[in-house]
Amino acid sequence: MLQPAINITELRSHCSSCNLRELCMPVDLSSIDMQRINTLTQLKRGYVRGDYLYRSGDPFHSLYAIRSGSFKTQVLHEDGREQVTGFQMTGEIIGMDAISTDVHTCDAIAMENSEVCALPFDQLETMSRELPSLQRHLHKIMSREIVRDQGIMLLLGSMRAEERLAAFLLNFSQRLAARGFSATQFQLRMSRQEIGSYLGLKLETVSRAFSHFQEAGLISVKVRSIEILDLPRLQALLKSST
Amino acid sequence: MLQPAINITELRSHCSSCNLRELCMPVDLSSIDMQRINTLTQLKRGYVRGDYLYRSGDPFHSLYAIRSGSFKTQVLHEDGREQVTGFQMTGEIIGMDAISTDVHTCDAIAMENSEVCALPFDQLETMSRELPSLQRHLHKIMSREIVRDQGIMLLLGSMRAEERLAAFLLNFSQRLAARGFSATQFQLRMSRQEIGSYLGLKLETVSRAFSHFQEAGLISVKVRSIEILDLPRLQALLKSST
DNA sequence: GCTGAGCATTGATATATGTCAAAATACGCC
DNA sequence: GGCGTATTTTGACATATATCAATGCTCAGC
Repeated sequence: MLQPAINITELRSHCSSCNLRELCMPVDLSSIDMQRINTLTQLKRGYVRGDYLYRSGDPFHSLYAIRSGSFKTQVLHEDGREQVTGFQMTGEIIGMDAISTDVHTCDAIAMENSEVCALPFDQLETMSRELPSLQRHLHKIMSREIVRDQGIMLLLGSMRAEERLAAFLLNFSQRLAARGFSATQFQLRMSRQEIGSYLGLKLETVSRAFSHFQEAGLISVKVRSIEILDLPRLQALLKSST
Repeated sequence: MLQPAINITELRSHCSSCNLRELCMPVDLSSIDMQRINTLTQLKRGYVRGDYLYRSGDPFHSLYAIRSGSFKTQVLHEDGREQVTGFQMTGEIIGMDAISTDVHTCDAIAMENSEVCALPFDQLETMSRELPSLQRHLHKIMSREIVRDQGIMLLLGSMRAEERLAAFLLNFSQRLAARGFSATQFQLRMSRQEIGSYLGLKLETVSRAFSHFQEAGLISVKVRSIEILDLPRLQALLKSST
């Protein structure tokens, strides 16, 4: 659990052939530019559940594009309290918190067997000076993270427990759908405890909210297997503050 | 209240002579580079309390450096709930949420008479392709915003009411001190309601927490005039989760 | 197929914060 | 400088969520 990444492998796959390309890289690059970007992402690493991708305090070198699997990020308080700040899945890019001070300010931990592309940030900066569309893409990714965080602030600051869980489920569903998976049937990779930490709730409250949604016919819950039965009503839960 | 900026003035002051330069611009520019940056920030605008700098939904053109005064940013929920996401002061840069979609995703409202420099974002991108230190600075500013947001998520997700208020006061104090103002005596520009929205609390809870801090001898409160009397104990409130 | 160690669920109760209401105070405007 | 409105404070009470505790489920490992 406290060990760093165990199986380090340097794979030969490239962005140009990566099926996630449209998720993490700009789409309008010429093939010559694409080849240059390939040189950026040659370093790939594998992680198993519980491995740290980076820890708070680690020096910053790279952003990481998640190629497969998923991670959680968490910030730690001095007194030991921790808060999950996000669950990241395939195609998402993490590590941007560290640009500010050249030191990571949160932990990133694999939720399952996962693989990432390390994107050395100084190379990313150099290259984005020459490729405006890469530059623009990088800015958009960082901005998207800011917008995402604002959404979570809204959730934590002004929603009740069941609204928070509904928002969480809908967000998850939508991101899975964007990756070609079912929007209505999925497996959660995280515990009630982790969901609670992310949503600012205790695990029992999360569990009760799941049970209540099930009783109301909104979803079917079998521990970590979720099926959304009534998407419109789940969405309505968010829009009306009843 | 619903009117846009009223007094639009084009001032002739430049970054090179701006006393906030070290807050919003990189420090290691040559005088030639500095002249180029001057061309970027010629447009300045004045706002009075209640003016919108931008609104959610507005098209994105510029980031804004706050030259004097202060602003609040807030996000709106479909059902009308709103949440203050930050109070920005002199030297801080806002509007980065809009880069992602070219549309602003929150409102920015002047808290007092204020002046901003508009930084047209396409020019900022062009110029940062040629000036690595400007590029790096821009990235750091965006990353800093991400880190700030994570801190608020921690606050909203895992702190109790009085811890939140202590964190708010200490953050305010520190930012004022960084600008050469007193760290222990200051005027709040925002209502209890706005503080509550920012901290995920009701205004009555904020008011009670203020009163309680005063009874405990931590601070002296006279409505919006605050004096911090016992900084160490206020800080201790945050570190121990008692 | 059994066993044990986490997880998850559920119930009873406690508590922090929200809600509603009234009084006090501050502040802008004429 | 006084009036009216908005803001703040304070109190009594309501309630959502936390806490504590017990039971049940699941799944990995033998």
